[in-house]
This record gives sequence, structure tokens and C-alpha cells, in this order.
Amino acid sequence: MTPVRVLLADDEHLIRGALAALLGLEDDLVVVAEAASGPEALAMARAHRPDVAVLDLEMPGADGVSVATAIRAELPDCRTMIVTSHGRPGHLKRALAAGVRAFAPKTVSAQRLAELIRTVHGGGRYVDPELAADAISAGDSPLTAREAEVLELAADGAPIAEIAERASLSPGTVRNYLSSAATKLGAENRHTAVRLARERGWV
Amino acid sequence: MTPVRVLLADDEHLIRGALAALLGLEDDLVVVAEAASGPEALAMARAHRPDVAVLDLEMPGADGVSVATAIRAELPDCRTMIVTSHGRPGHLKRALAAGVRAFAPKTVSAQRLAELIRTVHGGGRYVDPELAADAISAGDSPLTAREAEVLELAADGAPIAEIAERASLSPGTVRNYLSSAATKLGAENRHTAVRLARERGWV
DNA sequence: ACTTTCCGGTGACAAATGTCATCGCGGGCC
DNA sequence: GGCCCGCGATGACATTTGTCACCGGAAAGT
Repeated sequence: MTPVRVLLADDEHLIRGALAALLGLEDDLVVVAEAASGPEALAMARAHRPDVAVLDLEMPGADGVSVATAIRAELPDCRTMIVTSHGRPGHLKRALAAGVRAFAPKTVSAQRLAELIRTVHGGGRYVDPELAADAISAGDSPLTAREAEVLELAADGAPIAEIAERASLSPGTVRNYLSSAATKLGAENRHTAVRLARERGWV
Repeated sequence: MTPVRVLLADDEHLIRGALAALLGLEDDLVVVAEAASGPEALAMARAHRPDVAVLDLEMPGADGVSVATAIRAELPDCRTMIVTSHGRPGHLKRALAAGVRAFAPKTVSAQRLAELIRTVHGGGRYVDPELAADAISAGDSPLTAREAEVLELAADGAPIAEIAERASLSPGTVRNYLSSAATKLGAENRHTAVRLARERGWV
């Protein structure tokens, strides 16, 4: 039986190296490539055509979900899974929409991760129960596209004038969108609105 | 020669387990205890009296620096070192002030980490050059104690009235502190001030 | 055809915020 | 003693912001 060929992408050497060593001990798994950034992960996937790509969610260049989307488009036979330290409900939703087969926090053991890789390779799916519960209770984003966009531009605390300029909108319009977004999120001002939207993964 | 006894504290199983396995391969190192939270790390340190404690910076319960401080107070012979994913200048400074012997990002390899543990055990010190450069260029915090305190309470975007209540201060005083803090940081409002202070690790 | 929803905008008004001057108090420092 | 600085507060003022009402157009569903 040929072993499962795995691509490992994580910007933290410590984790990636350690993980590669541990997974290498499993005799039905073989790590064929490693990457430390989003673009690099994609390039490695193209070059090595792994069976399963294990992607960190937060990576420089491009996040795990974008990489997963790109991989699915180019290599339909390659299953993708996401591993992350701080999983937020919206991320899980986006990941599943992108065709990711598994979504797990980094609090799982290497043993468990190896099992997940086998599950995913066999066509199965998996999402961390706790994250799933959060995602369900958080529900869908009530924000319209523009509301989310403006909220994102407001994320660094910029004044409305600057947001309006960057969004090519009237300052009044920006205020209206921010106001309605804050109302929908139950926040008393746009800054807490940004924080709430971030927590739910809606931005 | 007796091996170096190591305590490993990190809330991410994946990393901790993998790391424990890798460090275990080095025949002059032995992982005598593992912990997944700040308090647990302290308890483990008390129980097993390791030579070196490798602490993650961000852990539930208590962060790495607090744990390091507590360990130094109770077990003066135990050297401490911090490993972190996102190192900010101020954290490094706080860590060194707490008597931490080494400060490294998680982008180092396990091999390198093993070397660092040996270095630290031998009485040496180490800080990541890049983080050190950031810390030096960031300089010292220009904020007074109250300014920092009020800024921290403003972190979640709460209105001034709420901050004043939580700080047991007059709303006017809070505004004055926030204003002076924002001026010192070169921010145009308290929210960007909070962000800047966070980036520099001053809150 | 009618209704609903989102986009983009304007105007007006109240509330929150930023900024400045000023005060008294107390602790260091020269 | 005199000086500087931080703390805590007050008042005044301009600006920013949140909130609401309302408008017109475009797209989509009934």
C-alpha cells in the first residue's frame, strides 16, 4: 500500500519541523513537501502534487483558505485541511465553503492529526466540535457587502474622513453604513463593532 | 553527565507534543513535565523542579512572563526562556526584566531550540536579533502608569463613561489621559493609540 | 406592476470625543 | 525653599461621531 503523501504548510519552523518528524514516524504517511508561506505552499503543491495538504490558517502572503481554494482549482485530487491556533466561527464557514475537508485547532495531538489526515485522505470530513458549535451559534453574518467592507477599513481606528477616502464614498454614507453595522452587531460604536465582527470572523 | 531537565509549557498540544518528542531525541535533554496553561506550568515547575522552563508567551490563565516571574521567585535555580509566535518589542522588554534568559520566535528550528536550551542551562542568554532590533528602535514607553492603565481599559472600544467607571476616575480625567496618550503616540484618536501601543507592546 | 432590498447620498440634530487652559495636591530633586 | 512632574479634576470649546429621516436609482423577487 502506498503511503499518503502530505504537504505541510506553517510559518512556524518549530511546529512544521516537529510535525514533519512526528508524522514521518507513521509508516503510512510521508511528508513530501513543506512551506512557510501561502504562495510557497501553492508552489509546493504544484510541484509535488500531494494527496493531502495540511495548511495553517494564518500565514504570511496568503491565508490557508485562499491557498485551499487555489489548490482545489488546480489539483482537484488533492484534499485540503486547515489547522489553526485561534479558530473563529467565520473562518470555519469560509473554509468549508472553499472545499476544505477538515478544520482542527492546534490543541489536538499529533496522534489525532495523523488520524485526521487518514480520514481526509479516505474521503471523510472533520470539524472540531467546539468550533462547529460556535459557528452554528454565531450564525450567518447579518452584514451586507458594503457594511463589511467599510467595517474592515475602520479596523485600524481611522477617522471617518479617511475611511471615506479609501472607500471612495461620501463621509455621510460611510457613517450610515457604520451605524447600521454597529446596530446589527449590537455595538455602541464602530470600534466595538469591528471587534465583535472580528471575533465572529465576519470581516 | 546528567541530562538537562526541561519543562515544556504551551497550550497547543500539537506543538507541545511534537516538541517533546523532538527534544527527547537529544540525549542530553529530557522533558520531565508538560503544561497547557499558565497555572499548570507553575504547578509542574513546583512538582518537578526542572533545570530549564520553556514557556509559550500566550497561554490561558497566565502568560509566559508572569509564570517566569513566579518561577524565579520560588525556584531560583530554574532558568526560564520564552518562545512565542508573535513577538512584540514590549514583551521582550518585560520578559528580560522578569529575568527570562532567552526569547525566541517560533520560527526557529527545533535543532536551534535545543541549542538554546543548552545555552540557557549553561548560564548564557539569547534574544532573537530581529526582535532585539525592534525593541531598541521602539524605545521605552513614553506613557505614564495611569495613561497606560486607561489605555488598556479603552482597548475594547468602550465609551469614556464606562472606562471612567471601571477606573474609578472622573470622565474628564479619563479624556485628558487618553488625549495625552494619543498625542505621545502620534495617534489621532484613542483607538489608533490603543493599536499602536499594542504593536509596541506597551500595554 | 408592485414590493422589497441594497447602494449611495444629503441634511439635521444630539451625543461623544478631542483639545486646551487651569486648579490643587503631593513627591522628588537641586 | 523652589522647581518639575504626575495625579485628579473641572470647565469651555470645536470637532467628530452616531442616529434618524428621507431621497433616487438599480436589481431582484412576488
